[in-house]
Amino acid sequence: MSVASAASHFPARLHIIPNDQPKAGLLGLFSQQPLEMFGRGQAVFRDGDPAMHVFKIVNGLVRVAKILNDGSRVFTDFFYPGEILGLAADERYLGDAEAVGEVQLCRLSRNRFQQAVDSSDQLRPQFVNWLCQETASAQARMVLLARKKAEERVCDLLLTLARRAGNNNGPASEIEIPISRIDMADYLGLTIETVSRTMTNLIRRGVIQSSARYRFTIR
Amino acid sequence: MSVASAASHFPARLHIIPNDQPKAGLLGLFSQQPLEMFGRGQAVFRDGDPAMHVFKIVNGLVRVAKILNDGSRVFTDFFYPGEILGLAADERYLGDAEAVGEVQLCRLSRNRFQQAVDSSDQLRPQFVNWLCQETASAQARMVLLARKKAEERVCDLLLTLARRAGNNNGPASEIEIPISRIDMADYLGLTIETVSRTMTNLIRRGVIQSSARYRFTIR
DNA sequence: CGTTAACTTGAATTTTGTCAATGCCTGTGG
DNA sequence: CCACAGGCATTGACAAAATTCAAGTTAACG
Repeated sequence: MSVASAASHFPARLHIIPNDQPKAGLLGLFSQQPLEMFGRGQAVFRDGDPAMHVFKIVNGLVRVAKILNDGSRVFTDFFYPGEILGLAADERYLGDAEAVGEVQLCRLSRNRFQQAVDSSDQLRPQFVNWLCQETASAQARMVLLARKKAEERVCDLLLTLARRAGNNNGPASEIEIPISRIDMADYLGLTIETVSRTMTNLIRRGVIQSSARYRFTIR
Repeated sequence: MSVASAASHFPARLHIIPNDQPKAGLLGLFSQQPLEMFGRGQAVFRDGDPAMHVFKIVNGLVRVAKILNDGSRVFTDFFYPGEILGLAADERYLGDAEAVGEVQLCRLSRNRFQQAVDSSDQLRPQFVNWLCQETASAQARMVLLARKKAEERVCDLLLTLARRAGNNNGPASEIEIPISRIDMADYLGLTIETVSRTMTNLIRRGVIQSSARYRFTIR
């Protein structure tokens, strides 16, 4: 299987480029907000908390997870810089949001956010557009979880991260992947062992190279 | 494993009760629309089609699927009577929507729908609320696909359908399940054989009983 | 440096998928 | 009314994939 064929069947998120013009409107709402820092593993919000704020990710990576009864975890999504976290929450947040590494973000009260969106004919469609993109992303994950094999899942994740890292000129060749095996496993619906074996295999076959921990080159 | 423990960790959809008061507003928009009929397997819309309409399901069951390159299918969601289909589509529909059995629905142009939503302070939050429920439903499916075993998946589906069938007084004991094994498999991320074996097993163990094809009693 | 957490690797086991054969409704046309 | 075709479902034997359990390594950090 080629790496390319493992890529998602769905359009990549279109809002990962920092100065994405059509999205500037919504992101602009955060421009007066102070920057907040979150350390590795720190919670931005918890599953079921009253959804009081929305968050613009400025730097770093945030993961959103559902915890199951048996204690296992499923990541429902990752959020990248330039994206808005906490949108698809009506009364309460859906899942735990945690900083993967060091994260910088801006917070905006939901009231103010909704008010701004509701009163602007320009912002409203953008808001809907973001929600739809979250849905599209969720669908892509369902396909991945329902039908893809371990190797496809891992490649899919690597490519997604590479695409995001190579901000605007295509996938970067060498990328920083600050995600532990556990996180990858919980995102991909696999065990750490399976992820580890798959990575080893990809390296052995020369599909990817590992220069340092968390640093890879994709062919 | 008990059937109950296989139930979703997330709140059931709250909008499956026909006369759900808080939702009346949005559903009311369809009141002047003519009823359309769709036969078993007929497409309501196709993946990638321009999203010109939204649909209120009046009767029957609609499935939404993504088709993969290799031809296999993944159902991203089912839509029940009293629900609105096609909401989470910005420019184009996300997935193929098909009638499972005979389906009756009303159609409303997206323009009119958006206009009504945009201009009503009452409707707007309902609209957002529906979108968020779709997201919640998507998350529940991710958990199911990522971590649950075949038997849990099947029980989860049966309970969801039972809950929906027993309109307001709890799960019905005997329910009509008009869904083929193929559909179940594509919804659950399994093969027909695995679904079949699991069903046989549940019947053998007395967890469910089968009175006729597509008719079951759950203990 | 030594401790700890993260990662890798191997072997055995479980779960699910695949392939192939068969059975069972349902509806159609003789 | 019966025979039969075609789709769906079941079942079995086997293969493949992933999980589990159990050691080991490696790397990061105080």
